[in-house]
Amino acid sequence: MGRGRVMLKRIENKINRQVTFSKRRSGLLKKAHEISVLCDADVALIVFSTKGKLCEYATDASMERILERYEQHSYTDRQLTANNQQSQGSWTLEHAKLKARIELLHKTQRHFMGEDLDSLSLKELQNLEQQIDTALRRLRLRKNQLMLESISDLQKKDKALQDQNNVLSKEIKEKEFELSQTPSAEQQTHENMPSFQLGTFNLREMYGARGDGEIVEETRRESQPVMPHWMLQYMSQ
Amino acid sequence: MGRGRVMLKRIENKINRQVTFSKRRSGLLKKAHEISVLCDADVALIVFSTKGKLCEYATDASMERILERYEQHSYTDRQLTANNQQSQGSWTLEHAKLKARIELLHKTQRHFMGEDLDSLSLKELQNLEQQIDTALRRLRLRKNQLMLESISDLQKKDKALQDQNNVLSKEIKEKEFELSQTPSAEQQTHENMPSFQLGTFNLREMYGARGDGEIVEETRRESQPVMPHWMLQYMSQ
DNA sequence: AACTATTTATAAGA
DNA sequence: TTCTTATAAATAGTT
Repeated sequence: MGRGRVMLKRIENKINRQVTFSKRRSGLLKKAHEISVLCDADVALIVFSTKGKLCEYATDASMERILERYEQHSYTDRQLTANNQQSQGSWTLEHAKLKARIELLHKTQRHFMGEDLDSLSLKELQNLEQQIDTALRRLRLRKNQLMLESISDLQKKDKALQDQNNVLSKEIKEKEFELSQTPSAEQQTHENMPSFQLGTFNLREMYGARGDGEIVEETRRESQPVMPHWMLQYMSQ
Repeated sequence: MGRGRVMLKRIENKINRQVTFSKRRSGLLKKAHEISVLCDADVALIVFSTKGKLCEYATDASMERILERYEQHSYTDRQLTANNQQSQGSWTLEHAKLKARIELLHKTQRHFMGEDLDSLSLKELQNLEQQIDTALRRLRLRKNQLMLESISDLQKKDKALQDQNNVLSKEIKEKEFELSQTPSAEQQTHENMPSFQLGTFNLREMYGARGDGEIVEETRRESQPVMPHWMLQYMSQ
């Protein structure tokens, strides 16, 4: 619905994607609300944009209640195992402990996300920095590994397709030859045969890179060559 | 969209409502999937029909992960409302939830520390990388701020000490002069008076830098000049 | 489930 | 972001 038909495929242009997101988000919310009212259904809808911005809708029963209801449908196992443990125990204490632990974890997590840093001393910051730095290095190592695997797979696939292509081409030539020996038939062309794009592939799409060209910070300034020479950076890490 | 305009109001005819629900539900799911693919968004959709039948959609990151992510956004609210509910009981459920949350936080934390990365997809790694990168930038900003404050304080202190030093020196000179007018007394020296090292201070010690000389990565290769000109880098951040 | 006449949603352009 | 408009899609009512 719109001036052009649209393929169900990630929109590569960043601006376009953002605009479409905005429009469709409101459309989706509207529809969610409509089915909720018209059909008396409980609906919960959570949408995170690429940038991580949250947008939610929930029937008046409230998100909280719907998610609880949902969890009751799917997390029955957890409840059962927990039920067995409850027989003994000073519940209140246990409960308080768990909560304290959660709070602590949550605080640490905020620190790891670069939030709430005012409560840290210089030395603590220094330690945290080193930790995060290490994490980033490990993460990039792993990412590199995954990417290389992907590339390897794709290259195999590429090879297979090329082979197949060759076989097909040969077959066609033979057919053409046979036809040329039979003057009554018209010369056939094969314009409608799909052509394979071999030897190149779209890395951005493969890896879900964002449209602004950022894959890793270090490459942001340069334009991307067709072959991923920037991966060399990762190989040495 | 249909043969007649429709009022946004519960459909009273039961059959009609059921049919419309079925149609619109598939429409809604389709739209949710479309925005997810087209705009690279994470979507979670939960629908309960009037009869309580559950129907769900979630972007490939899986429902569980999206809900986790959602809960992290609205964590504080949830905890408060949860506190209010606990009086009525369902302790077991509450307890199980707390445990699940702790587990989740642990897992996330490991990810932030660059551990247990094998369970993440390339896209998730990409997101995490960006998050960590942002965190690191924020952290360094804060660290820089603290350092600059420290420097400012120390410079003030330095100034004060210098002034005091001058005053003391002057006093001593006066005393010496007086003594020189009184030949009976011996000439006094003040070898044991502590001397102030002014105009220079040890930054490494002040800031708890590690022994390997790393304060920030960028300065690792250069030897440190006495005055911290490298801080100019931070000032422009 | 299908079929359409209509209403809606929305892609593209400004 | 918001508006406009041509067009694609969704769907209400019907078979």
